[in-house]
Amino acid sequence: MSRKRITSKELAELVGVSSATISRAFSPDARIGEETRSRILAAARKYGYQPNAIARSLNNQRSRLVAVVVNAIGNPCEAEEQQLLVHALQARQLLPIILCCGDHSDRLQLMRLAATYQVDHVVIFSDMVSLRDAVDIFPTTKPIIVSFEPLENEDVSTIRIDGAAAADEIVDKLVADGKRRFTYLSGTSSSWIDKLRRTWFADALARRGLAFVADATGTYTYDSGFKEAVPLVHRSKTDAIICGNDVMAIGARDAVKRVLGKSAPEDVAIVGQDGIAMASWDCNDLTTLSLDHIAFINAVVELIERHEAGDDKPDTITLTCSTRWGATA
Amino acid sequence: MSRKRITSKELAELVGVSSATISRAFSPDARIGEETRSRILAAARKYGYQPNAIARSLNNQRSRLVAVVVNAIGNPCEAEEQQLLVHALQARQLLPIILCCGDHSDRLQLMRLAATYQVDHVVIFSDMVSLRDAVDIFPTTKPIIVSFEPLENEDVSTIRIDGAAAADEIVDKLVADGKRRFTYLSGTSSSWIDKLRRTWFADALARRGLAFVADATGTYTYDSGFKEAVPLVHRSKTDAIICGNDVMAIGARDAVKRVLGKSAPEDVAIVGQDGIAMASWDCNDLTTLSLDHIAFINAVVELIERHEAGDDKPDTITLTCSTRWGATA
DNA sequence: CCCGTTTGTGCAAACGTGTACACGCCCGCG
DNA sequence: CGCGGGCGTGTACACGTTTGCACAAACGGG
Repeated sequence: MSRKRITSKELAELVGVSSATISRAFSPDARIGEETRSRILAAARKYGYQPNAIARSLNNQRSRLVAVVVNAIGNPCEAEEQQLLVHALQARQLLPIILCCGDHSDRLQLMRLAATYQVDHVVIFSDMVSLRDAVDIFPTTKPIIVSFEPLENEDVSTIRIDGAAAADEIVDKLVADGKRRFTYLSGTSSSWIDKLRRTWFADALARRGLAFVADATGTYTYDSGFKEAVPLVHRSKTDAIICGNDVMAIGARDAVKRVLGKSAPEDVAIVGQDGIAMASWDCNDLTTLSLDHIAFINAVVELIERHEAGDDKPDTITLTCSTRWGATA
Repeated sequence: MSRKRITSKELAELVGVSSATISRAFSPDARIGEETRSRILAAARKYGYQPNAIARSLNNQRSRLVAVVVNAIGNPCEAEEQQLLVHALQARQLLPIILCCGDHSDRLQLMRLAATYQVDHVVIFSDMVSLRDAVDIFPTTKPIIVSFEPLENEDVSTIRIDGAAAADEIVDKLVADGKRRFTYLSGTSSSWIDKLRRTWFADALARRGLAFVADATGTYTYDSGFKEAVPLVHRSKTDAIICGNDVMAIGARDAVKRVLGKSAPEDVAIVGQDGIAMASWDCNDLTTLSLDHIAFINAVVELIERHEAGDDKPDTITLTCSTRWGATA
């Protein structure tokens, strides 16, 4: 029922020690008498004292805050990863500050705001922010860039995703099934990752003397997948749509079935990317170029731990994608 | 390229003023010469100075951090709301700290950790934490409880959800369609919200002289919806399953169709709750008791703004649910 | 010309910790 | 008995801001 939070000096008064001793009682490896410590901890519990993390951060120069830059929270693929990351951070007593760099918000200003909070680590999932901006907004904490445009000369840690082999497998199967008129439904025009993903498939096609016969651009959402698929099938007579993510693939499949009255994969094969849980639901059963989200976040966490231990040497971890076969291709 | 962040005293040295003047240059309504301010801002840009928010928070007693307690990030319903809330907070220069109170993490300890950061506001979406715990972990910042068990004597702001009327509409239609053997598939046994939702439908049934013929409990996930639906249909011969959320409803529908070889809604009607975007996808087209997520978050934001303005008077906002009709009922 | 008011700036004290340093004490060894 | 050393604790400063107070200069009206 106490309105005001009690401070270490006040607790010291109550226990009859100095505030320094209070502090020592809360750091596990400090020189302090065992009896004193337990007396302090008991009093702390009684009066509801907890050390002020803001003050500690100011003193320590370590905030134990982590800025996590994402495009959106609703997007299922990102959501799965965010969930895993947040749990991993919490288990290490780190608190995540989510920066949602949607279209509406000013990305740079948002990151600058977070930077003033002296975050210990920065994890950038969004590739809407440029590497240059990231490093000069967070000059002191080297950001961890997640599958970003490779700029060799900048010394930041990155995680690369390699889907070339999986894309090759998928194209192999589709070609064997007689597909020839491939199209690519991208999720955004401005993202480097999106271009990279397309490249995996484009290369696989090129190896067989094929190329995309048409392209379309959506917004990584179900609705955009649905809408963009229609002209692709109509105009370019595509018989295989490679989608930038799973959600768009589901939208595209629905459009193919309901609006166009065709079947998948017989008339038009649909391929997704990400390997989100929803893709394997019975009603979707998507063929998708999938990423091991656990391994992915484990990699991020490993970089954070290394960083936490004071190792500033940047590193790059590469993960390869696998294929999940479903009913749509 | 500067490794260390520059401090206000150092910048003061460079400009030839005192550190107090630096501070004033950054607060819009402070007494400071216009020429001095612009000189300081120019230097700040040049040397990359930004006021340290941690130090400011310590001085101000206001951190501009908001603890957001959620059950999970992956869950689509929560994700949509989180997305809206995070955007609203960011627009007000508030930073969200997400506390993910999944099954694995120690909820209380996590909340205590966040409390040490002196968060300005607390928004509790999860009903896995008790009101008592919430108020004594955050004694100084009154939490905003989102649709929580109504404890009249505690003075916290809450947002109530009322779905009685919508449930009545839905039951009305189902009974008219000849359904009699209703079952309820809940998402968890321990949540008060879950019980409340069931009550809406139970009351509507009672008004027509009916009652649930069986109950099952899942985990708010697709898989659990899928798994739990099977015995419900088999053993209790249900012809209408009311599900605790939309994701479970989709799982239940898939089970009814694929595993049991029945059709929805002809053999078994399926009803969801939440009204997530996915529910209206063409492949789902769920009938669901839906909540206006925009209005919901607007209510939360209004409470936060009132709180931010120093108004500590607790308030309760009630929102009523509507019905979204789909192909499953 | 004088005095009251405004304007711009510096000084110093908070805010609540962590921790280096110093100091007193007790123990044990020579 | 003297002395070195470990142990437990207090004192004081630093962390980087904000802000009340003081003060000098400029200014304007009588």
